[in-house]
This record gives sequence, structure tokens and C-alpha cells, in this order.
Amino acid sequence: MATSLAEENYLKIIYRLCEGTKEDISTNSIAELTNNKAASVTDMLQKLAEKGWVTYQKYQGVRLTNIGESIALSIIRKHRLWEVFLVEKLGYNWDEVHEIAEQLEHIESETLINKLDSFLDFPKIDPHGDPIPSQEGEIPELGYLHLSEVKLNETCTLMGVAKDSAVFLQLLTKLNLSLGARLEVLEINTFDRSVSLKIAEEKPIFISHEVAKNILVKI
Amino acid sequence: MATSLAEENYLKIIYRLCEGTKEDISTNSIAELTNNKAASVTDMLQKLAEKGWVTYQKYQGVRLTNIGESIALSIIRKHRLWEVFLVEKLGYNWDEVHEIAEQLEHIESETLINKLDSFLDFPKIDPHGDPIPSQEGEIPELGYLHLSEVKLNETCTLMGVAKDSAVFLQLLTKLNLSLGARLEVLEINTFDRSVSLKIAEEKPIFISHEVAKNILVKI
DNA sequence: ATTAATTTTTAGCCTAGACTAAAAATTAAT
DNA sequence: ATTAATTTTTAGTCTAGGCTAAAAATTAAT
Repeated sequence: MATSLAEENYLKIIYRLCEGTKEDISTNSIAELTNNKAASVTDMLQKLAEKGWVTYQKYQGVRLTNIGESIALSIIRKHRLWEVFLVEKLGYNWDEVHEIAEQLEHIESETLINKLDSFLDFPKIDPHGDPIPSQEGEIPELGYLHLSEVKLNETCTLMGVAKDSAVFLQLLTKLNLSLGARLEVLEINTFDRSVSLKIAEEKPIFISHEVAKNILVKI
Repeated sequence: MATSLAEENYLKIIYRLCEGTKEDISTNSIAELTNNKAASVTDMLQKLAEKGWVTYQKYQGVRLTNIGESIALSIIRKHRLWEVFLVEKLGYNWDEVHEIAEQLEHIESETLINKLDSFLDFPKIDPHGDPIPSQEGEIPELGYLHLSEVKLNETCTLMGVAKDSAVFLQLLTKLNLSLGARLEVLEINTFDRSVSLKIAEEKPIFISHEVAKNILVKI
């Protein structure tokens, strides 16, 4: 069944909200991320339920069905592959590609996305370290930790980010934190859980807990 | 001012219809190419006129203004650059790229299209030999003839096509007629104006006047 | 120069997807 | 266990961009 642009955006956002939790997703949380009003969301949830892409009970929240999830995954796959293209082939920075990929992810062509995948040499992660779902909807399990979970004096490698807003990515860039950086946790402030880090052989930097939470690393 | 997808498609089609003629364009001809009904076209023409992209007088047809033309040219530029990308980088055939480029041409990002242009090495023509407008809306003048205009016994080079429907392109491919082929006009049938051609050193082929009309060549 | 045929426009209707305001259900707080 | 606060849904409106049917203008044909 064909999906409209609006439907695809809802499914993608519901997927993101489902990821974190076992609970059903609230109308309001969807309204926030789609930048729509709750009433509009209710409307759309009823349509999506009709089409069999979500299970939805009045006042009780919403979940993706298997079909809904596979649609969401195919959009995420397209989004992330296009991001790789924009960074690797066209020379964009990692903080510049989100908006454009938001448009490109809706281009409809099965062959296109597979040819693109092959052209890019079948990347497993996008420029933010997020895994790229396979054509079958499988997500490579990367087993990353949040930097905020790493113990004192441990060393790890920066593998990705849990948030790809431009301001956050620009902050990391300014701090010289980029994919692949070797990080040593020098200090964890008990008061505010801010972290002191050594990047490779450079002099230490401080980051807030909020930043540490959104950095993904591998030990 | 922002352009919607529907508006962009109208402008593009009006541009194509204007190209051929000095006359104003009829509502019906637009309806045919957009696959809409005449009544819908009238509606849209009034909106486009409001926005200053066409000049339009009831019952008297329509023309693009300078602004309208520059919008149309930027869409055509995007369409043709994406076609080059699809063929050169992703390995599509020339008869497979139209539909996908119809979608990609609406992606909105000035930087994207210029980075793409540079990535493709600033091509002057698309995979069908059509000129690619510059960022400033200039169209490289190629001075091609229709094969149907070439005189008996003259030799020419196939530079492009005047029609890029998949069936036409597939026919050319089957006849071994591709961009750059050297063609010698062996015979022109006065009865139906069909043409006998020699391609390079191979044995002659016959094509109809209709086909010859849609092949662009350089002497 | 009328009449006939064709083209174009108007008028009114439809759907998708948004909105606001008000009603209903759920959750939290006394 | 009520009341209050919050969340969600319903009901009704709006706009973009289509549609059909009928009216008006233009063009063609006698």
C-alpha cells in the first residue's frame, strides 16, 4: 500500500519513540516531535490504524505493527544511506546533512536505494554512527555504551551520537570530538556528573553529563 | 517565495510548452501533460498568475514571466543533474532514470545541487543529450539538427534525443543507436520519409520519419 | 452571419492533513 | 473518593489541489 509523506513522517517518529520503551506511545509525545497539535495526531493515528500500520486504542496510546515497523525501517535506511552519500561523496559535514536527508528519505524507488547502497560500498553506519538497517529491516547490533556509563580511568572509542541536532554536532566538532576519537575518562564530578576527558594526547576537556549521555562509545 | 510540488510541476510543463512556440499556451495542452482536467489547470493558472510566475488572461492562454522561467530552469537543472548522477554513478540505463529524476528534482537545497554539479564534474548535457542549465539559468546552445533534416549521404554524430520516453529510448538501444554514434544517411524514402542509415561500419538499418525527427545530431 | 463545435471558466464538491475550541477520559492531588 | 489538572478525542473549520457539471467565450463551419 502506498504511503504519503505525512504518513511516513508519523511512522518514523513513532518508531523512534517506541525504540526507547516497552510502553505504548502517547499522542502528546508524537505531537511534539511532528510539530503538530494533539488533535491532528489523533486523526492520523486513526488512519494509520485503519491501514494496519499501528495498533491504537483510544486514550491508551499506540504501537507499530510489524508492517508499520518495516515501513519505518525502510525510511530510516534511506535516510541514513543518503546521509552517508552527502558526507562521503559530496563533502558535507555531519551537522549539515539532516534536513536534506529528511527530504531524500521519501524518494520512492527500491532499485535506487539498493544501487546507492552498493555505490557507497554497503556502509553499516551513517555519519553519526547510527546503524543502517538492511533491506530486510535488520539493524546491525553495535553494542555501544553511552559515554556517561563509562567508568573512571577507562579508555574508549567514540563510535556515534545519540542525538543528531546541528547544535550538538557543532559543539562536538568544536571540542574536537569526532568519530573514532580515543577518549580517556579522567574525572567524573559527583556534583553534576560532568566529565573530564583526555582526547588522544591532547590536553583534557570538560563536558556536561548531558553531552556525555549523547555520546556513544565502544570500550 | 516557496514553491509547492504541484506548482513546480506546472511551471516545468509550461516551460516545455513555451519552448516550441511564440504563442501563448493553451489550458488544454497543460491539462494533457499534467494529467489533470482543464478546470483544475485554470485554477492553478490563476494562482500562478497571483504569484507573478505567469502572465495569464482568461481564454487567452498563458506565458511564463522571467521569474517563472527561472524557477522552471532550476527544476530542469536539478532534473538533468540527477539523471547524470543516476546513469554515471549508479549505473542506470538512459531509459530508466526519468521517473526517479521526477522525484529528485523537487529536493530543495541550493548547496546540494551545486555540490552534486561539482561531484559530477560540471556536465553540460544529461544522458539524453539535453543541455543542463547553469545556476544562472543559462542553457548551453548546442546547435543540434534533427536527423530528419540531414541531407542524403551526409554523415553526422548522434548527440541527443528530442523525446525521452522509455519506449523510444529502448527502441534506440535495440537499434544500437547510442550517444556518440556516427551515422550516414544512405537513403531517404520519398513515400514515407523513412530513412536508411549506416551506423559506423555495421550493416544498414531502417528507421521511420517519426524516429528520425526525435534524434538530434551534429554534422 | 448564424449555428455548431470546441475550449475555457465558474460553481460547487471532495479528500488529505492541518487547525481551534469544547467535550470526554484519564491521572494526580488533596 | 472527590476534585483538579492533564491528556486525548470529537466536532467543526480551513487550505491546497484535485474533480464534475454547467455556463460562457472562442473558434470553426455552414
